[in-house]
Amino acid sequence: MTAPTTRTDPELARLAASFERLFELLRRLTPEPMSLTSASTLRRLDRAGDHRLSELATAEGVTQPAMTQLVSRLERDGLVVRAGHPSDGRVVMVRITDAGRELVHRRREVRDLRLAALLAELSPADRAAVVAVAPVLDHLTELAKGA
Amino acid sequence: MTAPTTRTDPELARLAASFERLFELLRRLTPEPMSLTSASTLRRLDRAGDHRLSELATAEGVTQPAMTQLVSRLERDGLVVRAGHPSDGRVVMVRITDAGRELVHRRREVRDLRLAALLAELSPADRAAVVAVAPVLDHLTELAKGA
DNA sequence: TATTGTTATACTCTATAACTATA
DNA sequence: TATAGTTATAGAGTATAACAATA
Repeated sequence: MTAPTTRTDPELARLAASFERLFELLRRLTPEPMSLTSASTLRRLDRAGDHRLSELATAEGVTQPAMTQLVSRLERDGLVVRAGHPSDGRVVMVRITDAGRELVHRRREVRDLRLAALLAELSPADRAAVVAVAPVLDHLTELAKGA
Repeated sequence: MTAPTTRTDPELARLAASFERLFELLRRLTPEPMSLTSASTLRRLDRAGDHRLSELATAEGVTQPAMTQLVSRLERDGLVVRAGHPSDGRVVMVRITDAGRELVHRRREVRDLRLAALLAELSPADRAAVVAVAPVLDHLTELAKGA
């Protein structure tokens, strides 16, 4: 018998466990049940403008048929519209509507307010530490994209 | 026209956006696609032992029928077993199997290794800042439970 | 009668395979 | 022939309503 395969650094395991709990917290912090992909797609359209349907599928990591259905549901709910492409008849351009934008902004606002309420209960020093670590977390997520 | 309703502190919005991206990162960091509820349920059974089916439903925030089905799928896949209750014939106790435990541990190990690889690319100061913030994040998630 | 769990039904969300329309 | 998108089909995962078994 050999030692257990990979023994990860306990400091790392501690951080990973903290992240795991934070993950659960964030999962419950945003209101109005909506799939992660739906919410992410709407945010993308709000942030970066119109996209081809196939671009959305690739960006969100789902198949083209899955995105076809997602866009159909969003369109049925009045959150996006399908528009043709001027020079290529095969292409479907997806555009967010005013209602879609409002939904994105409202969800973000509620989430921010809830997070603010939690942060308000931390000590000033702890709050400062969390706020200060934001750029580092961004760096971490940027690194992950490259990997 | 009045000003936009609630204007949240930009520092807070920044942190919330960082958390949002971290959420996406963590979601993609763990291997073998498995629903958040399935993974969370298995982790709970691994960590805190046997549970009644109804306890699991409440703890995971899903309905009893949804948990009935989830447990059935986990049982079919050999990750949990249903056991009777010694003194109350209505109760179904759910127990994780060795295979279920192995799955939980393997997923955690892979996630830790991937996280370690990312952290290794940070500067020592940034890495220290992230590690140092772990207890504060735990405090934050504890506060959320009370709310 | 109340509690615990399951079954019935319906909808979202995802995948793979087959198809249509345009280039 | 290749590309963009849809339709067909199947399964996971969720809900509410109705039911069965036990307390």
